[in-house]
Formats: sequence, C-alpha cells, structure tokens
Amino acid sequence: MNKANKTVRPPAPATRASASGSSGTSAREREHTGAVEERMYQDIYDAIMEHRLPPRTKLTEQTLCQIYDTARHTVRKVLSRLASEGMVDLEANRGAFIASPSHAEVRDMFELRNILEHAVLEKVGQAAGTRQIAGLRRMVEEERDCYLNGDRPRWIRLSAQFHLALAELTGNALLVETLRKLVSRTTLMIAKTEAPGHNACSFDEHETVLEALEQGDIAAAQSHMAHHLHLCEDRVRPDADDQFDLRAVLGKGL
Amino acid sequence: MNKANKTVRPPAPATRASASGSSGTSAREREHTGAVEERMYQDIYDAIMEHRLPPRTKLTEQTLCQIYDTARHTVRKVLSRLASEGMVDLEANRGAFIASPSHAEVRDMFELRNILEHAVLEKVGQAAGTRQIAGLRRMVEEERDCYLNGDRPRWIRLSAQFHLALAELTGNALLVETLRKLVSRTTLMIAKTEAPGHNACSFDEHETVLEALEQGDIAAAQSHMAHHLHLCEDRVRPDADDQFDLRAVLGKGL
DNA sequence: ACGAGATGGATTGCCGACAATCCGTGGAAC
DNA sequence: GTTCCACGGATTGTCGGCAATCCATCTCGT
Repeated sequence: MNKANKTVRPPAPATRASASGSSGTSAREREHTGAVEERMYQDIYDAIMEHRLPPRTKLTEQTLCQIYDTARHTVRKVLSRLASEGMVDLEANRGAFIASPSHAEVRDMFELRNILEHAVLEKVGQAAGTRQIAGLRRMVEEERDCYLNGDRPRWIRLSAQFHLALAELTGNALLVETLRKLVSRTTLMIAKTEAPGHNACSFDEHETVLEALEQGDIAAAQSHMAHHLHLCEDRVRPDADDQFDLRAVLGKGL
Repeated sequence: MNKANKTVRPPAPATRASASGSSGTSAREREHTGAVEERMYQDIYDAIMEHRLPPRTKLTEQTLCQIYDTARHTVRKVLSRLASEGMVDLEANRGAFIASPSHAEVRDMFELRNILEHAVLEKVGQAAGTRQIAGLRRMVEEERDCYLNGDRPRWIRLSAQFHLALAELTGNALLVETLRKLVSRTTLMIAKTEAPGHNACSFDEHETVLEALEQGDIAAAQSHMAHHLHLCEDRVRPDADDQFDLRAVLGKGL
C-alpha cells in the first residue's frame, strides 16, 4: 500500500530549483514556470499511458498554451521532451502528434523489452529476496483489484509498474530508465482489452512469472515473461484514427 | 573501404526539409537554419567522441553562437538534444557541460552494454552470415591500421563502430540506436590509452570476438565480449578537469 | 460535374530583447 | 590576515512578435 499508490512516473530531469517566473500577464499570481512545465508533462504523459490520448492525436501548441496559461516556449519544451522519449512524433512545420509506431518499430520494441527483462530476471533471480518478491506479489494483487473494480487507468499503470518494480531490484538505475521508456512506448500502443469474452488479462501472466521466480526457476520465469510479452504484442491495436478534444481530456478543472 | 569510411553518426532526426532561413544579419548568404543545427550537433558530437572535448568542459551558449553565426535559440536546441542523449549535462541557470558520469553510472552503463551486446551475439550468431563477418573483419583491420598510423580520432570512431556494425546485423533499428547512445556515453569516458607500455588495445579484443563468432561458438564470443567490456570499464579515467578553448576545438576554419 | 490552381486563415519556426540568476571581484569589519 | 557581505559583469531563462509554411476552401476552366 505504500509504493503501489505512487503512479508510474518518469524521474524529474535534474533541474535544481526552477526559475521564479513572474511578470504575469494574467491577473492572479502565476505559478512557477518550472512547475507548470512539469505538470503539463505529467498530465500528457499520464493521458497517453491511460489511453485517453490515442496515437495520432494532434497536440496543438496554442491549445496547450490556453489550457495551462503559459507561453508557447514552455509548451515547446514539453513537446520536445516527450518527443525525445518517443512518446510523440514531431513533424516539421506540421506539429506534434501522439506517437504511432510502425509495425516494424513495435516488433523491435518488444524484442528489446524481452532482451532487457530476460536479463532482469537473470540478475534478480540470483539475488532472490523473499521480501522483495512479497512486495511484487502485493502489487499484482492490487492490479487484480483495480481490474475487477473497473479502475482502468490505475490498472494500466500498475501493469506497467510491475515490470519496472522488477527491474528496480537489479539496482541498475539506467536499466530501469531505459526500460521505463520502452514500457511507456509499448503501453501507448496496446489496444483496450475491453472486448467481452477476452482471454485472461495480464495480471495472471505477471503472477505466473512471480511464481516461477519464487521457486527459483529462472529459466521458467524468463519463458513466462517472453510469452507474456508476446501476448502483449498481439494486443497492439491495428489502427484507430479518431481525433479527441484536448481540453476535455487534459483540462480537468479549467 | 566502403562503409568504414563513414563516421559513426547518429541518424538525423526526422525533419522533412528544413526551413529556409533568410532575413540575414550577416552580409553573406546565410546557410539554412536546420543545416547549421545539424552541423553544430555533429561537430560537438564528434569532438566529444574523439576526446577533443573532455568531460566537464563548459559549452557556453554565446561562444557557440559566434562560432556558428546563429541565434541562441538554435544553440539551445542542439544542447537540449545532446542532453537528452546523455552526452552533456544541463544544470539550471549554470549552463551545459560535457557529461561526466559518476562511478555508479559508469558501472550501470557497462552492465547494460553487456546485456545488449550479449543478446546481439546470441541473435547474430544464429544467423551467421559469412559475408557479414568478412565485413566486420575488414573493419577491425582498418581499426588496426589507424592505430598503427597514429590516426587516433578515426581509430576511436572505428572502435565504436565495430560494436554498432555488429548490432546492425540483428536488423533491430531500435536496438542499434539504444546501443549507439550507450557506446557514445561510454566512449566519452574512456581514458586516452596512450600511456607507454600499455597492454594490448581494443582491436585485438574485437578480433577475438570475431574469431569465436566465425567458429560458431556463441558462448565463447559472448565471454570474450564481456571480458572486452570489462577492460574498457577499467580504462575509464578517474578524473581530469582542465578547461578547453571551444573556438580552437570546434571552429576549424573560422 | 470534376480537377487544377489561387487565396486566406491557422499553425509552426525563428529571432531579438528583457528579466532573473549566478559567479568572481573588491572592500570593509573583526 | 582572514572572513563575510555587497556590487557588477556575464550567462542563462523567458517572452512577445514576425516570417515561413501548411491546410482547407473557393474559384475558374475544361
């Protein structure tokens, strides 16, 4: 209940204190520029992760300026940062769009994920901490609860967090960060598995991996993980191009 | 002699045509903005890779503006891009510095490299193309030539390119790109092995990997690669904080 | 009726100027 | 002689405006 409450969020870039930002054009006190930037980034990031902003959605600069009451400069920095992480595509003179990887890219992403997570299990399996595995198990249980309760956004986030929590046990921060970007980019593409009569959802697969890990059978855990990733890849939506209203999705209280 | 002549360069970001850029402040025709940006990026990137710009060197915005005769906006974009790849560190209100990873980060980087290159050999070893291996062998030979001829810059680049050429055989572009960033960040840190009486240099180790690969002994190749990476990690310089003149290093003909 | 070309609105890219912050220098007090 | 504080130059962060580009619509010719 401690860690699982925190959302899956990328680490803040190493800015030290952020600027002060005054000289407001609006009447009321303006929030610090760095804070707006961070909030906007998180909002968009979360919205993408939770499939409220599907691939190919256009992120118009001026619209974001209005929503967050900030200058275009700030918006551009956020979009640029999201682009560098592969979450959005920047097309010259056309604007920013939620990323929509090609079929080949999806294949590459999952192959790379499998390589990394295979290595994670290899390393974690050796230094198998009973205590850590218990934490993972609790996380999977919460995952199941969210799914059964219909809390889709949180369920999706926990599904991603499971893989990251596993990777964190390696103690390799760079590995975690690399995997985080990959998980984000793949999560972005996974179709909504809301179809009725759909086969078992991912927390079962997560549990299978954990059980093999508990029994010290690393090879089995790796095999289950590979199977899980393969299923995830099959859940990638073929296509779906609607346009969504940014204001309705992002501007919660404005 | 065909491919090895090309330098190890990151792929250009997907800009389509680049802008026109006129309204020059200078007398002579101004080069397209996108082109300046790309040139500046490549120059700095190469300079870092070849150790002409050692870690902790400060990259002052105005100096770069003068060298490339461009606006600060452009400089900032380049620095931001380099920062997103981990080549430079951006400190708020203090500026941009060539990255200088901590000891822990170096350890993580090499561990991750080993994971990826291990997987590369696994996959390449199965689909062992005699033709491709011949290309790699030629590359290692050129590497040796450059070292013996004293062409340090090119030797360093070829050393990095070897690993990337190997990864390209997997056909996974994302894997190549991920490894490229890692190789760049590690190359940045490797001390100048110019010390007299120094033990054998890396092209020998590259050759050892290739030989094992030729004989179809994947496990041996992986073992040699792991050993090679371990040696590279030991070559990381402990420290060295001098300041260098940007103009002398980057501004070749200005 | 259909397609090619022109036009206007909207959006992104670029630049110079101003404000905020940091760092080195100089001076005064102890 | 040393330490603390204030000041000024230099550097980075932010903003608004203008130019270039793109897209949708309308018009005109066949």
